[in-house]
Amino acid sequence: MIMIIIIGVKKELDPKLLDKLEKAEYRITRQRRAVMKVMYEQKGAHLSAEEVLVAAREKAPNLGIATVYRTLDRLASMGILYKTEFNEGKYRYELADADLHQHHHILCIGCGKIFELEERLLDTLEQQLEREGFHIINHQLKILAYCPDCNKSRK
Amino acid sequence: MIMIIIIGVKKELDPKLLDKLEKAEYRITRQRRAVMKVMYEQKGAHLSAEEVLVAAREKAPNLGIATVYRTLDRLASMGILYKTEFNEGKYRYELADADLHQHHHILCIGCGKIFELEERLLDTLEQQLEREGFHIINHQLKILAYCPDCNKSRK
DNA sequence: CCAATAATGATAATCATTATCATTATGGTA
DNA sequence: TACCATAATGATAATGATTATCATTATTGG
Ligand SMILES: [Mn+2]
Ligand SMILES: [Mn+2]
Ligand SMILES: [Zn+2]
Ligand SMILES: [Zn+2]
Repeated sequence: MIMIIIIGVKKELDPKLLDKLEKAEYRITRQRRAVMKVMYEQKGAHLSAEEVLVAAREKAPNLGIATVYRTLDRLASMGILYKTEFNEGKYRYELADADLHQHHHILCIGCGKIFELEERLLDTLEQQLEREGFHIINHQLKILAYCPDCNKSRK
Repeated sequence: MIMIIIIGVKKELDPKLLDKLEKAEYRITRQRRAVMKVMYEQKGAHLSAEEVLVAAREKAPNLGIATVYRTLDRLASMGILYKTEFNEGKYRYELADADLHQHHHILCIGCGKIFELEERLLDTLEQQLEREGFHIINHQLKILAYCPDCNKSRK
């Protein structure tokens, strides 16, 4: 079996994470806590900023969209969230996996459904997927890295 | 050697392509020809719609941005162009490789430079890249496919 | 409590993309 | 060739996502 469909599993805010954030000169405000809580509660979901806003307002009623953007982007740049673009002209955010790299996605050209995909695999992968009934049109891999120049010149 | 940096190589519009387009109930208008010409001339470049507009207006002076978008998107959906998002909130277009799948990109987190990457590789790849001086932070793979349901239900 | 600073939220501004729609170009046909 | 149906175009308005501003509020350390 290849596919991993993760459905929303409730999960409390990880105290370790909160510590980590506090150490990173990052105040745990009511608003930020609300945003993080939403991302935890909807682990596995790919949420737009607007969707996060709606959900988080239940915990922090007059939360503003600007704060949502600020919080999501900051968490993403700390590696706590993934920020991904599913060919719809906006970004979606998702709680990151515990380990380093991001898992992958299969985006159905027909219905737009998104299938979660474990990483590692890939070589024999497409054949396997075809055997399971998918019809693969294309794939895109994006590697985020520091190039040799930039890598050298950072402290 | 892994990297492939393609620099702009002049190339005429492929007559085979024009045939293909004509067969696809697609008129070869002055405007569309201008857009395609730009993409051919700048083979290897990742152009935004706006950039295509500016370049193509040299050939079709009062070309409008709407036509550029229409043309680019149509060519992309025919597989003649790639449409990719480099984490900057807009799409870029590039002449597709002759063979099926899209090549990949390494996006430097430091300077924003984009490195072209041959496909196939990938498993031992990251290690190789690290050896060559890159520092890899993350990667994202997006597979575009028909899911089993959609695949079944299309003629 | 006070001053310095960080965070917030309302709102305006920006930017990319899409929708409208009147006008123009094209291809087939009588 | 003149005519009609239809495709294509381009100016412009509309939309939608994201970012910038900035006055107000919250927090922290003294
Ligand atoms: Mn996911
Ligand atoms: Mn490329
Ligand atoms: Zn589907
Ligand atoms: Zn760099």
